[in-house]
Amino acid sequence: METNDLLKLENQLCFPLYAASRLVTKCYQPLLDELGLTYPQYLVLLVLWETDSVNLKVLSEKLQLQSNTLTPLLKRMEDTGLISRTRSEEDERSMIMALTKKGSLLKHKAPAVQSQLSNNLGISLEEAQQLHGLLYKLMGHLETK
Amino acid sequence: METNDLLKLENQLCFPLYAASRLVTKCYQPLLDELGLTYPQYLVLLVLWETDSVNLKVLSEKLQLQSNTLTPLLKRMEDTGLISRTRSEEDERSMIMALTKKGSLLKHKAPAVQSQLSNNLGISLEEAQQLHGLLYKLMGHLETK
DNA sequence: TACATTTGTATCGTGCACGATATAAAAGCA
DNA sequence: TGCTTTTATATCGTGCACGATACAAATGTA
Repeated sequence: METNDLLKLENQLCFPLYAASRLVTKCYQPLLDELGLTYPQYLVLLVLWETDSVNLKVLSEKLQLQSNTLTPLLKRMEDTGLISRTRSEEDERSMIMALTKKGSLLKHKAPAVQSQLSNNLGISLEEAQQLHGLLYKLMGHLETK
Repeated sequence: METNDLLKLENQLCFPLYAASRLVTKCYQPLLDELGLTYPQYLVLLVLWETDSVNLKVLSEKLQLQSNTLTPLLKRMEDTGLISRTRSEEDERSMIMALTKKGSLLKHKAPAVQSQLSNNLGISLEEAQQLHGLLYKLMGHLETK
C-alpha cells in the first residue's frame, strides 16, 4: 500500500475497532436503560453473576479496568443498590464487591438482553466466533507488551 | 449454550470488542504523546490529511462522532494550533476545519506511528484484513438500525 | 523488632462519549 | 413575503477511561 493509502481512515484497524465498539455499546444502551444500568456497570454484573464477592483487584483484571475507573463506578452501583462494598477482614486493603438482592435478581433479565442483541448484530454465528477469536488473539498479544 | 454460559464475560462479543479497542488505543498513546495528540485527535487529522477543509457534519459522519463530542475536541485542537475553525461564507451554520501549517507537517510523522503499531499488533496481515472485514460488516448492519 | 518494599485502593485532573436540549441560519411552502 | 420545518452546530450534565500520584495495610528482610 502507498503511504497515503496507509493513512486513510478506512484502511486502519484501529478505527473500525473503536467505532464498532461504540456502536455495539449504543445498541445495548436502550436495553440496559430499562434495567437502570450503564454498559460498564452491566459488565460488572456479568462478573458478579458468574462469581459473587470479588475484590477490586480481581474485577480490575477481568474487566481490564483500573481502580481509578472502577472505584467511582462501583460507588455509583452501591448508591443505586446493586452491590455492596465491604473491606475484607483478612486483608484490610482489599475491597469486596458483592451482589445485593436487587443486583442478584437482575440476572433473570439478562438473557433477554443477550438474545435481543445477538439477533441485532446481523452477522452469523460463525462470523461472530471468528471475530471473537481474532479479538482475543489481538488482546493476547498486546497484553504481554 | 446454556444460559449461564451465555452470560459469561468471555463468551460475549461485546466485551472483547470493548477491551480490544481500549487496548489498541493504549498502544497508540505513547507514540501519539510524542506528537502531542490524543487518539481521537489523531483520527481527526487522518481525515484532514486525506481531505483538508471539511465541515463538522462531514467529520461527524466519517468519525461517527456527534457535535457534542467533536466541538470541544476541535476547540482544543484549535488551541494547540493544529487546525483552524472558520464559519463558511456560503452557509453561516457550517463550521469548517482546516489544517494549519503545524497540523499539516505532522503528516510526515504519521507513517512511523502506523508502522510501529502494525508491528506491535501481533497478528498476520491476513488476520488483520479478516478482522477489518468483519468489523465493517458488523458496523454496516448496525448503522442501518 | 525496625525499616524498606510491595500491594490494593483511592484521589485528582483532563479528555472523551453521548442523551437531551438550545439556537440560529437556511430551506420549504402557503 | 410571512411562517413552519429542517439543518448545522453548540451547550449542559453525567459517566466513563486513564496517567499520575497518594496512602495505608501487608510483606519481606536485615
